[in-house]
Amino acid sequence: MATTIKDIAEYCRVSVGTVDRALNGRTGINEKTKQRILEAAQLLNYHPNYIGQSLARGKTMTIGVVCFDLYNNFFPELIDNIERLAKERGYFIYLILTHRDFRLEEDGLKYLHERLVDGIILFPIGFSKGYIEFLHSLHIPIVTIYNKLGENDFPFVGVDDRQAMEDAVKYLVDKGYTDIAYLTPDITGQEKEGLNTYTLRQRAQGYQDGMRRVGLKGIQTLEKGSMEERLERYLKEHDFREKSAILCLCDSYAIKAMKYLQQRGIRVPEQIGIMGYDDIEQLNYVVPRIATIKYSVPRMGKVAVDLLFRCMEKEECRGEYLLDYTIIDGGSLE
Amino acid sequence: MATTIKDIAEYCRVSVGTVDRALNGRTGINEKTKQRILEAAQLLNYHPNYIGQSLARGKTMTIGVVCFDLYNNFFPELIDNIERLAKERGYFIYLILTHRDFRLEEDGLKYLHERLVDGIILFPIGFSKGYIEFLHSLHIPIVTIYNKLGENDFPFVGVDDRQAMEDAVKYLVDKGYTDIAYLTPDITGQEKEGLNTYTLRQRAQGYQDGMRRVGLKGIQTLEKGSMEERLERYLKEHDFREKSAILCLCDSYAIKAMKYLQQRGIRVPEQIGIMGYDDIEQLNYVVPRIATIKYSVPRMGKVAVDLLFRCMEKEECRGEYLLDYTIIDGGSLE
DNA sequence: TTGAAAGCGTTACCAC
DNA sequence: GTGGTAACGCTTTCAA
Repeated sequence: MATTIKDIAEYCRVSVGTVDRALNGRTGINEKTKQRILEAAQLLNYHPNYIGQSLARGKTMTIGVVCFDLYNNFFPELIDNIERLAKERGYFIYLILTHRDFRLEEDGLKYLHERLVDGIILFPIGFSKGYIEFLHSLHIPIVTIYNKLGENDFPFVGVDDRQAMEDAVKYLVDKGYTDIAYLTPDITGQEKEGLNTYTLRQRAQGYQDGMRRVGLKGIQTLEKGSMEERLERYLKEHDFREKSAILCLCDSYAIKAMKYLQQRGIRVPEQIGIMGYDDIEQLNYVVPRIATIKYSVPRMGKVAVDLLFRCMEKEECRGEYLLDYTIIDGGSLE
Repeated sequence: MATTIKDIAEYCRVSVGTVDRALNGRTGINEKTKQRILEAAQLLNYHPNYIGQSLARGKTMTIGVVCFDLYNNFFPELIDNIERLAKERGYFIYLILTHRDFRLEEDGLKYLHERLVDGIILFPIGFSKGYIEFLHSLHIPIVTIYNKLGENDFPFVGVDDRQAMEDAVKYLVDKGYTDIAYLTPDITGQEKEGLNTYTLRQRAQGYQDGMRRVGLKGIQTLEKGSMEERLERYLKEHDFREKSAILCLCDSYAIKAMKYLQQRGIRVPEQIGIMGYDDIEQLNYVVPRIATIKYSVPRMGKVAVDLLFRCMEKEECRGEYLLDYTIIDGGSLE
């Protein structure tokens, strides 16, 4: 159906090798025959067949992106950037969503392997020893993002979440808060399910370190039960004599928590302060604006893509690449 | 490096044809040799090479998704569904974002063609005759979504936006609104830039049809200038003696408009009603909740994918597939 | 400067 | 049931 180099070769009465030389700007070809071939290609509406090329060259010019989902809009923004940067280098993106299902993640990675992608950007949900071995066994350059895997087994791009949360605690203390609780998903529960909780742990650790550093004793980690139960328990134990705040794992948690508190008639920030993490777009629609920690998602995409391409060129490639962050104040604190 | 069927053939002292029969469950093979081969495959850690398969079979088991961007979170949700459904059928997704740049769209489609994708789901931004011809020339099954292209040139999945907006006007009138304006991007301006404005036009048409149908004369289409200028002009011309509402092209417009009006000290819904379209998630974070028109995005994804696969099986495939919608009330109307 | 042929990994057809 | 081989479209190497 479609025109091939063989068609061009016959049309021009040359060999396919010569056609290849013309088409790919290789040396060792007469300028006139080259022009003749290029014109014929145009005339016959030739388009290279990437499958053939891939097979012959052993490169697919494709990278796989394996991600939880697209609902937290941190991911779409990141993928948007990754796609753009990869395209600039002539690479295509296979998008695989795992929905935090370990089976889907492993299957997806196997398929990427079979399809011979040249590299993978992975938001890992697995974390076991066996899983890491499996990843190594693929022999494909992998850059991890968001969650870390093992001990520098794969290059990692992220934020120093521990330090950021520690800074957040200090920030709250500077504002006069002396009673600071931390709202997080059930970390140990998720680990029992075999999920990677690297980021979750880092952030929780940062909270605890921060509390210790500033000399506050009342570490309160709201971790078990539904969001409502956790906040209910919190409210029961509080008379708000001290200046109180809830530091949240991420903005979407912060938004939900604030909504719930407001419905219960608690005023933010007058009775309680709220602080999130990530600076997601939804914050713009919430009143009061929630204080948060911001980092550059486009920059994260760029670092990840640059890193992956470096890995694809050289053999060896490791290390942690941590981005800057800044604290953003908001009406949710006073 | 990796094990091939040839390796297995040598290991088992059979031909590659036999290995192929075993691996792909084809008939005409002795059960015992089959088992022997399967075990060897396992032992040698064989994984099929999709590039080789694609070349031989003439199918890549890949579909391309060409979309504006991922910022309006209608798209991520849709793509999430498309990815899941395609995966269930063993297909992979090439994701291409065009950022509403016509060049990027055309390039992306060319590349998908060279990579021999089996089908394309396209959110088109082009609309010219030449563009449609170009799409036909690719000889790839294409399903359009969001924007329509030509006159039934390609199957289309969407919502009957015209009817929905007409219904929205009726809905407002039933609520007692007699002064209804319509807020939209600059349609003719976008067309001059060569952009596809099918959906924009349908919705604006629905507004006008609705106004006529209910016998309201005051058609006010707020279309030119920045959002602020448009609303400023609107406010200048209004004394709010009549019960007034602004119907908006989409929710993100509605949110922005409401924010601006609120900042200007106008009360929603007391002084003016607001209504949007799409039921995006951000509506949950806005006070008051904005009335809107809702349709099922997962269903849209399913219809599109099913349709594409039908197109990929048969030769011929056209038609319009319109989804149901419902009007959702909200505190932005009284 | 050009041609011929092997090779990439798989499928499919035709003999045996 | 099985083996051999051409074919898919392209790249690359070796000879001429």
